[in-house]
Parts: sequence; structure tokens; C-alpha cells
Amino acid sequence: MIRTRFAPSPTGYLHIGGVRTALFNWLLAKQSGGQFILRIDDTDAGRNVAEALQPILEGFKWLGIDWDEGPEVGGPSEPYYQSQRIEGHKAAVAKLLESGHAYRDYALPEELKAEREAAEKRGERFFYDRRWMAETDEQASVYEAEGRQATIRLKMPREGDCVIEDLVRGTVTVAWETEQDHVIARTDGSPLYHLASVIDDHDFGITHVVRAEEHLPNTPRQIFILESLGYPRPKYAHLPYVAEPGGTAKLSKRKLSKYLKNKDFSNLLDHGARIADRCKITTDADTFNPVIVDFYREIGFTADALLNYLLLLGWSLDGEREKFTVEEMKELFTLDRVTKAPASFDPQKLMAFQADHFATLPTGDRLQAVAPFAIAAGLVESSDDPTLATVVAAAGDRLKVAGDIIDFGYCFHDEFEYESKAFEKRIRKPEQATELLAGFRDVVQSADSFDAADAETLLKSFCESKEIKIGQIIHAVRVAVTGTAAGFGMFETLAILGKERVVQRIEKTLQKAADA
RNA sequence: GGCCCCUUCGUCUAGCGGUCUAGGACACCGCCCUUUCACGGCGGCGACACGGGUUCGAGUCCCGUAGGGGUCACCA
Repeated sequence: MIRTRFAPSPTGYLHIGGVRTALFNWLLAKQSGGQFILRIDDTDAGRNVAEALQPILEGFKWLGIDWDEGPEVGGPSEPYYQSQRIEGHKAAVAKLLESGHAYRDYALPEELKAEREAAEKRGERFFYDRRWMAETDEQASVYEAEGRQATIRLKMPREGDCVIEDLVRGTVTVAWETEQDHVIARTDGSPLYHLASVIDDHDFGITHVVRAEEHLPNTPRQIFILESLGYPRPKYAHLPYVAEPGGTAKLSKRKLSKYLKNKDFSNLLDHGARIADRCKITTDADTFNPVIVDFYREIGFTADALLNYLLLLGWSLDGEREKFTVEEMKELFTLDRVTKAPASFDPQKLMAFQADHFATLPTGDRLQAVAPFAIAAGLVESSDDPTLATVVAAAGDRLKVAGDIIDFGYCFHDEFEYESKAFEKRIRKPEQATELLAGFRDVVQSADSFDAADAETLLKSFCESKEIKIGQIIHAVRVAVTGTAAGFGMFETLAILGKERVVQRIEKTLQKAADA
């Protein structure tokens, strides 16, 4: 039975790289009927955990990554908050101390700092020489008489190799003597991450530790802890990290301004910002960012599209097939197909996946996805609005994300801007444009009925009567009634607007043309 | 700097010694379709980091070099 876990810190946001790691863990567990566990690593944060955790849980729920044990759902190994498991961690520290795998260290922070700086000055790396180690109570009381307090350090082996069998990297060998005596408990007795993580993984019965490769250098000391305690080793799989757009360094939330220099990345953010602005989504500058999952949810991405893209960031089935449903991911995912090199985040390819997923969604689903955005943007009152359904169907794959409905605001209300370039080219510049528009307006005015087929017949016979080609007027009509040079089928557009609006808008356009 | 990891088109990747004049996808560029835009169709551009081995034969195995990256907290 496979049991995996993802252990976020309650930071208030869910990082795209973290989602990828969680996804792989989830797929690995779920495909074999195993469990995926969510553990909250809050040993440091302490305060406001609930608030900072919520966005993370919301993110997972939106993505459909459900957890078998963890916050909200509980489970047999409760609690799932690391801060509430401290007693167990402390007991482990005591055992380690007792068995001689750890020691009390009375070094003062400033002494360590001086040592470190001295080593750096000599051009060497700092390596703690156990100078303030107390192995006996006598030694300890001497130090304590000086007013010193002990941290607990691991007494790492100084010979032999640590051999890690990694499911994606193969065998990794590290000489024990290069490993520092890591601190596992602070002077106040509170246990640190590496210790806590190992204990919790063991207590939860985690069989596969699947995490990003930045944890690979930590693995020897974790192995030392668990073997000193007599725990079995889980299987390890260190995933390559997700790299920044157009680069090879690890993707980080903090480097937003750097990524903005990447055209594709800033285009994606702009695209989202436009939607957020029109839909009056209150965006948190801190999380409205393509590195954070909230961003995608807020502008109307499809969760499965994001998962599909993330799946391919470091994994492939055969190099040919790229589209997978979540069910297929569960069925086909294997750790041995995970790549070793970091994969850089490509906003364009992500958008391509999104556009494709959204286009293949049944119309009803698309309507349901779009409706909240249309309502928020003030285009319709409710999701039952018949025009909305018509527009969504007519727009087809021009809607890449649900929020793109804002681009068709002219279908719903009369306030729209003319694109100045389009106005110049299609209305102002062509000699006969205004004259033809006026003529077409009159024809529409006197029409009996005005569905898409009527509009087509009307326009075509108008062209015949004027002995012009349809191309000589249709662009002007489009700009006149929508303000834009691009959009879906002209006749459908005319029908959606209706006779009255078409006449009014042509009138308004003619005035504008005459004014300037 | 020490330790560790990584290295095929711009990007994501296929490739597990011969079928590789290196395949697919995104992006880009043409052409076609077309009332615009988008979609779609067809085509094009475009990569094995370098140097040594091993082998009849290396993108594929070994060694080295270079480059990139991660990590070195009383953070997680």
C-alpha cells in the first residue's frame, strides 16, 4: 500500500511548483488505491495558521487534488499539524540523545558566527568541530553554570558513505564525513524541521517520500535520524524543480519583477489583470501572480488543463501523447518516467493546454464556467441569460479562459470603445464606407425579421444592389457595431445585437465619423 | 568555496548501441481555408555542450572538461 504526503507550510499561497510535487504524490498514491496525506508543517509559523492555510486548501480543492488524511478530513494519525505533534518529536530527540546519536551543544550563536567567519576568512568552509559538545552531565553542568543553554545536535558519522537509492535519480552516494552535525532542537527544546519531518513521516506510515530535488542534500541527515531510531527507510524520489520562465533557476514567488521581463510571462499576467479588472475581482498583489495557483482560478482557467500542463513538466508517457484526463493521469503515471533535469515554466504552452481543454469542454460546462465572470463584469444579470448562451456558443474557441467573456461585452451593452486603428482603416479611410453604412442601416431598418440568416441575406442583397463585394462593407459594419476588427461570425453578431441596436450603433458610428 | 544534482531544437520532451539524414508538442515563419479574428489543414525553420575512450558501430556506455543548478540556519 502506497502512502504519500505533501507537507506545505501555511504561507498563504500555493506555489505552482508545489502543486506539481503534490500532483505527483497524489497520482502515485491514488493509482494504486493508496493514500495521499496532507500534513501542515507549521513548526515555525505558529500564529494565524488557519488563515494562511485556507488559500492552500482552497487551491487543492479547486484542482481536485483531494487528500485522504489531513486538515478538515482528519484521519487515524491525527493531528496533521506538525505543531501539535511536538511531544512525539521531543521524545525522539530524547531517544537520540540517550543512544548517543545526538548531543547537547553549548555553543553560543555568536561563537558559532565567529567560527564561521574565521573559516571563511581562511578560505575554508565552516565545519563545526564539536568544541562545545557535552557528552556527560558533568560537562553539561559546567557549561550551564556559565549560563549557557544547549541545542541538540546530531552526532553524524565521520566515516563511510550514505547511499541513497532514489527512484528518479538512481544511486546517490554521499560521504558521511562531509555532513555537518545539524541542530535538531533549539535551546528552548523545540524540535526543528528535519527531525519533525522524519518522525511524522514514520508515524504516518509514509512509504514514498516524493519531493523536490532541493531536499536531496538533506536526505543523509534524515536517513541518519531514522536509522538511529530504528525506523525503516521510505523510498525516495527527488523531482527536478520547476524552473523560471526562460531560465534554469528555481521558480520563486519572490522574483516576480524578474519574470515580468519575460514577454510570455508578462502577457499572461496582463491577460489575467484585464479580466480581474473588468470582473472587479479584488486581486491580492501578493497572490495574483502566475507563480501562484490562485491566479489561474481567479481568471477562469480549467483545473484539469493546469494539471495536464504540470504533469508534462517533468514527466512524459512516450514523448508523443500530451493530453490526459485526470483518470488517465492516475492510470499512466509512473515515477520512472520522471525526468532528471529541471523544466522551465512556459506560459505559452500552459495557455495552449488551457485553450485546448476549454475548447473541448461541452458547451454547457463552458457556459457554467463563463457565467460568474459575465455576471461579475456586469454583462448579464444571471447565468440563465439567453444571450450569454448564444454568445458562448458563437465565440467558440475564441474563449481561452472563462474570463475571456469580457472581450465580448459589446454583445451585452452599448458602451464600447472603438479601436482607433480599426476605425481609421475600416470607417474613415475607405471612400464609400460611411455612405455604404448609411445604406445598410436603412436596409436593416426596414427589415421584417433579423436572425443570422436574415442578416446574411440582407447584407448580400445590399451588396448586389450596390454592385460591390461583401468584403467592401462587412469590415466597416463590424467596426461600426462592435468597435473592434476581430470577432466571431458577422451575421451571428448582427443577430445577437438585434435590429434596433445595429441601427443605433451604425447611426452613432456615422456621427462619430462626421464629427472628426 | 565544500557536497550533491543536471546537460537532445527557443521551451517541454522522445530516444534505454545499429531502425537517428534524431521523432512529437508549444512558440515562430510560410501557404491553404476564410467577411475579420480564432480554429483547422499542409509545409518550413530548428537540438544530441565539448574532448577523450569502449565498440564493427555512440545521442544512447565509461572518464574528463565546461556550463547550469541545488544546498550548506537555533527556516521549512
